[in-house]
Amino acid sequence: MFIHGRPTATVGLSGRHLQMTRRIPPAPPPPSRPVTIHDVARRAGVSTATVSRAIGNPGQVTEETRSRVLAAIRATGFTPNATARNLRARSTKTVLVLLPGLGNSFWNVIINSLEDVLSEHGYGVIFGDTRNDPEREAHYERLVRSGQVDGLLLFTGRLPHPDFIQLDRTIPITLVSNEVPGCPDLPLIGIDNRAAAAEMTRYLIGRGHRRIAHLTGPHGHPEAAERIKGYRDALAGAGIAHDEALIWPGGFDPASGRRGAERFFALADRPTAVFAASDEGALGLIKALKDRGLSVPEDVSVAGFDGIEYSGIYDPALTTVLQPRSELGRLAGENLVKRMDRSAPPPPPARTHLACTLLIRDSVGDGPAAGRKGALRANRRAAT
Amino acid sequence: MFIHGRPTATVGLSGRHLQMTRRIPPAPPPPSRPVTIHDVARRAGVSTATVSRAIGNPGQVTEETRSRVLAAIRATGFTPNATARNLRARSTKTVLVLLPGLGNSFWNVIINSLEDVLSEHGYGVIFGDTRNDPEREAHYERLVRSGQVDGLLLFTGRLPHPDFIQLDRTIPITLVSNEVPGCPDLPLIGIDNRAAAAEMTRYLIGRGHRRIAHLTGPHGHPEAAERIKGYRDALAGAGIAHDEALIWPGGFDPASGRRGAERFFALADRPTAVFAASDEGALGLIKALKDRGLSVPEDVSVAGFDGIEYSGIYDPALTTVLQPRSELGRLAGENLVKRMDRSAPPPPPARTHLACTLLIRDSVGDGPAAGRKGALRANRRAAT
DNA sequence: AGGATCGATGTAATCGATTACACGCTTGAG
DNA sequence: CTCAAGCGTGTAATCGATTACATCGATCCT
Repeated sequence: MFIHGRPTATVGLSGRHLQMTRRIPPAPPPPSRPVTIHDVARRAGVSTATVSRAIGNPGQVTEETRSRVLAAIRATGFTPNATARNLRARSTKTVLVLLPGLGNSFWNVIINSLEDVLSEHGYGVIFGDTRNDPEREAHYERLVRSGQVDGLLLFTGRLPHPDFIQLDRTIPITLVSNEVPGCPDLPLIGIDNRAAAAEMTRYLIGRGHRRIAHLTGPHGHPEAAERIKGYRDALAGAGIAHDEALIWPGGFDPASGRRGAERFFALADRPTAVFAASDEGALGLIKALKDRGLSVPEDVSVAGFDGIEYSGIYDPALTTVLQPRSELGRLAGENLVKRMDRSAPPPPPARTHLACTLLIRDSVGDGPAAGRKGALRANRRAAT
Repeated sequence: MFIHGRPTATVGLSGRHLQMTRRIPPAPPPPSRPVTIHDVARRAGVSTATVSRAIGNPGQVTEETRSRVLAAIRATGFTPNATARNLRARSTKTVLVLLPGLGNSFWNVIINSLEDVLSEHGYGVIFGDTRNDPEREAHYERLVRSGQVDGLLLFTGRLPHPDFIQLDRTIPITLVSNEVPGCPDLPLIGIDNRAAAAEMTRYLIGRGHRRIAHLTGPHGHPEAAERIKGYRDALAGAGIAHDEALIWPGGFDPASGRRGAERFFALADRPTAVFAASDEGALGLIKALKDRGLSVPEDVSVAGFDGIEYSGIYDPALTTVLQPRSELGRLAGENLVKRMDRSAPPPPPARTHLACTLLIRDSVGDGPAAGRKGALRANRRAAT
């Protein structure tokens, strides 16, 4: 791969011309002070209280004054200042969603269903990208502590600060996907990583694989740790000896898949299948294997985890664990909404673990033990 | 592909137990009213004004009172209420970034560099996902009109409302990537789509292709339209007759690539190369071609546009147009920061068009005219 | 008819911070 | 010794909306 670069064009200039033509009319209305409720009140010949009521409590004002106020609002182009309103209401009707990285397509569906639920209940949503960077986390902590949001959805699996948890007394926090160490009494909506990983591993065993490697997620990541456990559960359940050399430290990115491939080629006794803890890792791994002349699934089988969109258009289409992302988002949103409702008593902080489904596609083939009695038995067990 | 589903587990119950143990201590401090500047003032034995000054204008208070105030702040755990502060300051030091869809990995790099620049200048960033849905757009319009943000970065190429532009007199707006129809005097940071598309098309011609199809972006999308123009420019420049049957309506998603493949197979006189207006479309197209038994680039060449991460780990690695995403984000951020600075005169609303680079990888092979004199000439021209 | 009631509206307090202005004390110059 | 300047601090206005309470008529009941 090389970069074939040629500057096609650089900076346009048309703006300068436009700017000059725009300066000629001597500033129609000057940087006009934004229109407030007082302007509307004056114009409609009522008090500000009446204007406020006409907007928020129709029924408390005559139909006649109301229409007069609405006309004044339309004429002036008034929009209530949300900051003032929030100050008075001590609430912003806004939820902050903290993610470890916004650009990842894994969030796509979750974000959408999340937003649907929250906006249905009248909440706005803003997203924050922490990149697991303490400075960034501190920035968002300030956003929360300073009362800018009414609730917090935490996807990151980490808190900016050990004391952050005390916020739970200020605003509700709901964890999504990731446990946060040391916070057992925050509600969590996640998946059953261990069971899902075990199921995929059993599927691989059922296809006749006996030497199965696991490309893990990031070190210290709670979900990744659960997936490792599930992988081990399944191996142990099938009576397959554990081989530490088949556990490859990875991450949730394609580069970690490439590193996994290096491990693969370095082994004398290579695995016949690799179960990756993320689709991104799996795809990076497949690419690296193919680059070295192997084919998937003929030479090696590879399975992933997550079910991102790209895994379906890869060649081969990736066999993977499909996370119920839409439901995850919906439940997380509903949970938070309930806890933000100050009128009702808060529901108990339950931990919800959703089931995943296997998405069998084309990246896993039969292993050396396929067709044997043991394989069939394992297969049947996996499909129960 | 079929779904091999088995409910591994459903809902955990540990929460109920936790809840019960948690209820026993009789609510240590009741839902304590958040601590305000008055609490700090009282504790430090000074006025609220002094507290405020101790925080914001050190130097205006004695070192001794200052430390006393800081001690009181630490003791009470005080964090200034940002809503009140914003109300008074008539500014929130926050920027809203509106995207047509957050989950797309194309935004990854842009978002990061954007955030870096803005936070360097003391601005927070919040993201909004419009999905090109008028209702959602209206929601964010309210956010802007109600003074919740100081500036707006618009990636969506559309305005919620024709009058939205008047906001330009309220808060600065900077367009990124996409022109908005009818808004010639908003500054824009984008790329030179036409030149880049022409360059890629010339590269295909240079590799000996003569029948080149173009899988377009979404109908009506300004950048996609420019890319079509560039494609046509290059064909015309090489004296290749235009064939309307080779322009396939697409989108920025893999599904549109599949539809493109259907067009491909429906043609009697098939193209030898396809230039897609997006990587996502290109990948979807390749997958569909391979599913029908063709190989890329041996049977057909495919080129993309954007340079998303996945294009590099695909098999074959995609030859594509690399957008300078990091620079795009940085310039957009800097432009907006300058315009939000009320002390300096606003810079003229220029339109900046950055150059892209070709990323030559493995998805384009030689066409039937390769090696011929004309091909060489075209090739040389493309590489100038 | 007189007083209670109710409905529509205005007045003013309030949310929590910032900041213009006033005040009092210290200090230095004349 | 007096007055101005300067510094540190407090008082109160302010940002823009919401809302408790007061007010004023009109209506209704006995």
